[in-house]
Amino acid sequence: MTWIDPGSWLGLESSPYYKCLVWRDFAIDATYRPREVEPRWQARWQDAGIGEVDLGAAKRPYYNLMMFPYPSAEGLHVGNVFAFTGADIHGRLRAMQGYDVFEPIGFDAFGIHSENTAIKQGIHPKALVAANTQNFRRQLRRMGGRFSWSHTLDSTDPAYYRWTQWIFLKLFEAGLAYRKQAPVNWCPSCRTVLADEQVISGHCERCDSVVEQRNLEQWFFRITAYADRLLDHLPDLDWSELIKTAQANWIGRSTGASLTFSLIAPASGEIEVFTTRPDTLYGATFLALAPSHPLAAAIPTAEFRPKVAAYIEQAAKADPAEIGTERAKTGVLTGAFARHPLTKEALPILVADYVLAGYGSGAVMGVPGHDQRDFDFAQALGLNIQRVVAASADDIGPLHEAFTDESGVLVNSGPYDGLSVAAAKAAITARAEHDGFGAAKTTLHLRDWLISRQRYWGPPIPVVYCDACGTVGVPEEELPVLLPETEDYVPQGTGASPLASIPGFVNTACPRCHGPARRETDVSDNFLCSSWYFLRYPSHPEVTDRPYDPELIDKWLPVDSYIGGREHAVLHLLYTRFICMALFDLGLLPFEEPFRRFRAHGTITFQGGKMSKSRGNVVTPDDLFDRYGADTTRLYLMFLGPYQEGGDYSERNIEGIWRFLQRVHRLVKDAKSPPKTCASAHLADLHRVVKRVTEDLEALKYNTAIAGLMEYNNLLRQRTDPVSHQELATFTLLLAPLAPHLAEELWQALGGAFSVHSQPFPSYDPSLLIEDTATVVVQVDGRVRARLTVSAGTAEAEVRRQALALDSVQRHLDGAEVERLVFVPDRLVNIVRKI
RNA sequence: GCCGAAGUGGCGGAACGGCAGACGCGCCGCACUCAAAAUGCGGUGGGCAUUGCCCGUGUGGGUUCGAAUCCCACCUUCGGCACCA
Repeated sequence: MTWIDPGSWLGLESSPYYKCLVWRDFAIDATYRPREVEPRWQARWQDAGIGEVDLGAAKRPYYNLMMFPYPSAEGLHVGNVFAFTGADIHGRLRAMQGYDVFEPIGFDAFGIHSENTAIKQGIHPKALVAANTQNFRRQLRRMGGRFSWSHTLDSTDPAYYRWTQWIFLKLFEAGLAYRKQAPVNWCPSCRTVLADEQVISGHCERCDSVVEQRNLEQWFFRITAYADRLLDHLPDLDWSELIKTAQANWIGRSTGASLTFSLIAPASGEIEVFTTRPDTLYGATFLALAPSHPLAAAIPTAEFRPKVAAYIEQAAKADPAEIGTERAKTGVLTGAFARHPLTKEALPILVADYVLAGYGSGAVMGVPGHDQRDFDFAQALGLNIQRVVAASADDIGPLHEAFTDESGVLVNSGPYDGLSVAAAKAAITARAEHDGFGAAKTTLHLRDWLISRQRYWGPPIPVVYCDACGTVGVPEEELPVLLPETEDYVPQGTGASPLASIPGFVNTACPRCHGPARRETDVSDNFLCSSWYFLRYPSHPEVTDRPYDPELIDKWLPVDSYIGGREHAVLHLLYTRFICMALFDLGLLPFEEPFRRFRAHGTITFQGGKMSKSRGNVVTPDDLFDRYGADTTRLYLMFLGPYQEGGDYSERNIEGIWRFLQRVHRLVKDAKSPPKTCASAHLADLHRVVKRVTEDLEALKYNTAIAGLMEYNNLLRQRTDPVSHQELATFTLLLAPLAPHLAEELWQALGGAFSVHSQPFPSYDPSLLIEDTATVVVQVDGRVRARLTVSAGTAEAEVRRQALALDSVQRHLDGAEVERLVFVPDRLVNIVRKI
């Protein structure tokens, strides 16, 4: 029996376990049998509470979050395993680095997706969710995640959605939740309205049906009030750039001016337009109104009225599939005119469906010279095209397309001729303000978040309508408003939720006057459930009288690391930021931004396409777990490509990982009475792999971390010197975050105390990485011609002497003189010939 | 159209101003075996060839002693947004 030295250089001196490491006869299976090993360690970890953390007592809290999964009927697919494994590796690394890692998981089980599946299968969503959740738990355990199982959440639990409703109430009380009649997106298949963010190119995010526009009264959250903050914080967030860009584009803040045009008699009134190019005001040759603009039907002269009415009617029932796509420009004259505020010219007013009702004021000033849409429209209808910006003052030729370059100068613009575009924007806006026909204005692409859904499977919106008192929030102490049990949960398409046909639910007493009242029957958007779940995790399930415990919030939040899919860039990730800002403003949270760091993982495709049930190409991990075990599956998915880029799933490479893990197993199994410590000749190799793996794991470069371990394994296997216990132990520790089960098995075989996952992660000594010899590449005119082995730090003069003495160098020098010599110490000399 | 990411062997990918193709898959050869599988060892970008040489990182230019890497233009693929004035 041999005691192992603490090995201070490995950073293990602080470990209470390392000192106990003893050499002993191996207790390890002759062959690598993950199917036996993995369940054994999973059970042991659970018994020992590996993954659980004392949230109150933790000294170095580290909140490692992964996205709240929806427990689908198909079960976990390899895309989920890919996502969670990457996050789990990060959590395991941080835990070994001495952090108290909190890595919760839960189930986002409300929502249209669950409900649609339930309807299709004829199973009540509650029963379906219970079965799916069980299956997910089983699969997540099999995956070997380091989850804090004691804090698992289910968003359909009344103890959870009670607080989802509470958040709605808080926003309602603050005036951030309001009800209005508006044109909204209606999915005819899901029979509910959808938020703008849930409409993908005119199609329903969940079922891909073409979305229609309906004018309905709905609940909204005033997210637009937070647009500036949501946008302005972005540069400072440590988030994947692509997510930040997507959010900035979605918020779509654009600055310009609001300008007012007076109508010319016999019409009367004003038309307000928004433009980002007030500098082109002199180029305005017409005004165009959206078909649903209030004045569109009101101003046409008798002569034009029938045509306009027909156009408006046709626009209203336009093919829904074409909504949101670019079409040939059409429009009709109204016969009415507006006065240009500066030139006083009469501008014709038209109705055109390329003008969007929902953006700006629903009307535009047509500047065909400098806006391509206006140009196309003007050409189609034979309207005047006027140039007011040019590359230079004498560039005044006819336009064949809109000139949109903003680096030009103003022409044909009266007193503003010669000004730059930027200067003219300011000058004309100032003029508009001075003369009273306009002002600087900012508009947004972002709309308020439509929160109500005419569905069954969600948290009822906690509001009551009373004839005497109006719209009244359900008092906090009466929450939750329980989702009633019913078998009639299929939406009828009437525009009302299935809850509306349950009299016992609808009819209630007004909380204020106790008179008869009706409940709101819509439920809230599923994204509200997932906008705050990470606030609840630390407090669940002990805290029952509040959504979350302020002390735990202070200690554990904001989230240290959040890893998830990029598809939520403008959905979950934007909504959540908004909810946190609103709660912050209400004094209910001590921070505005919930996630310190967010990294978007890549997408796993299959045969080049998205993995989806409708394509019938969902790959479940159970088969891989059965055949190869969780560790092989984890490594295989991580080895597919860079974690933040994803890759195409194909089982081609899995055998390589399987063989690698078997070789690792064999390396430890076959070690016979190894020396305690690493021979000095091999220390640099050992420290190099520690450095490489550490850096790659930190950077989520799991594919190259695995490659580094493979290389080191090959090195050890092929070495003729015996492999020391220290090298085997270090290798095992480096492997632990990636292949937790095998690492535990090997660690035990090496005599380590349970658990490998409680050990400090190895550190390295940079001074040991310095080699005493260096290979210097010798180039002639930039081409490699030879290599020199020199002692490290050899001076330029000596390297030059040796290099020039080489036959191959002389041959390529071919008698020419040396013009210059580039020298990079210990790496390269480049001899440049004089020609 | 706009925004973003990416184009490297037969394949997944590595290197991200300094030896292109790490690592793995596949393939070829060898060993072990009666044989096969498994395992181990060796080879594997293309071309020419006797040491060696030439070509090669989507295309075309540029910067540099030196470019897969930086800059400009273009092409292609994937993802997101899309008549947002």
